[in-house]
Amino acid sequence: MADVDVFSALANPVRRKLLEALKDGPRAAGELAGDFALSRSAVSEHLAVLRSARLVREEPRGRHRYYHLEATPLAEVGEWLHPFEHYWRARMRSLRELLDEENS
Amino acid sequence: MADVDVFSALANPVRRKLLEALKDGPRAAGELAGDFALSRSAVSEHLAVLRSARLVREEPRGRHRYYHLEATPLAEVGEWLHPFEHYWRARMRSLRELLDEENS
DNA sequence: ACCATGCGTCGGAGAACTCCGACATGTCAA
DNA sequence: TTGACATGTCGGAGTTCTCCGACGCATGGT
Repeated sequence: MADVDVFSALANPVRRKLLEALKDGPRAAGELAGDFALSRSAVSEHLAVLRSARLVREEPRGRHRYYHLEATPLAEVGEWLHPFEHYWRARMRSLRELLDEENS
Repeated sequence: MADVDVFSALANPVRRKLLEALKDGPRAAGELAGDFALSRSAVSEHLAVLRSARLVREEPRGRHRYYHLEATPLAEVGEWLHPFEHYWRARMRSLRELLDEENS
């Protein structure tokens, strides 16, 4: 599969959930598939996308295949996001001030 | 247009560039379109996606339409990302340590 | 050696995305 | 009022996404 960029990989909610599920440690592919109302092959394809975005690593072990989270590429998203953080924080601050006024 | 979630809105590089271009202040639609090797209508459709994700606001002014950045929905991305930050920072730390060893 | 299990991949269907040129609408300027 | 300009929207073409069932290939157990 051609390389997938991180942003596209995160665009799908199933893939985001997969990454969340891997935060607590590696899990086998079939076990992960059990969490979704999807066919096993669909989940396998989502894992392939995450693999090609280097967001997970696979470790074959016996007849299972354990997937590990590889969070490093997420740093790119964090870096893209960072210059915007100031804007939404300012927004929230003024919203909070507005609410404080009303409640006083 | 049906509501678009923030992650999907960010999946497209043109839309990310549009948001970046709006950081320094509002710009007119046609002016924004000039930055891309794309037809005007394509850019207009990307702006519509950003609108339906509430990432931009339009202000009609004369025969121009100024687009403003509305960064608030990006906070959702930041919040999703935050629990992962620890992982990639740990990764980078150990990478740095490895390089320090080699250079000493 | 055999068979069940775990999993990736393939072929195909349907939906969604991306782009374009053409058209419609509203605004300013003469 | 007329014409030029700024912009959104529509119809359609080509591409990509998402999903499924079927199949193939290892591995591990009997």
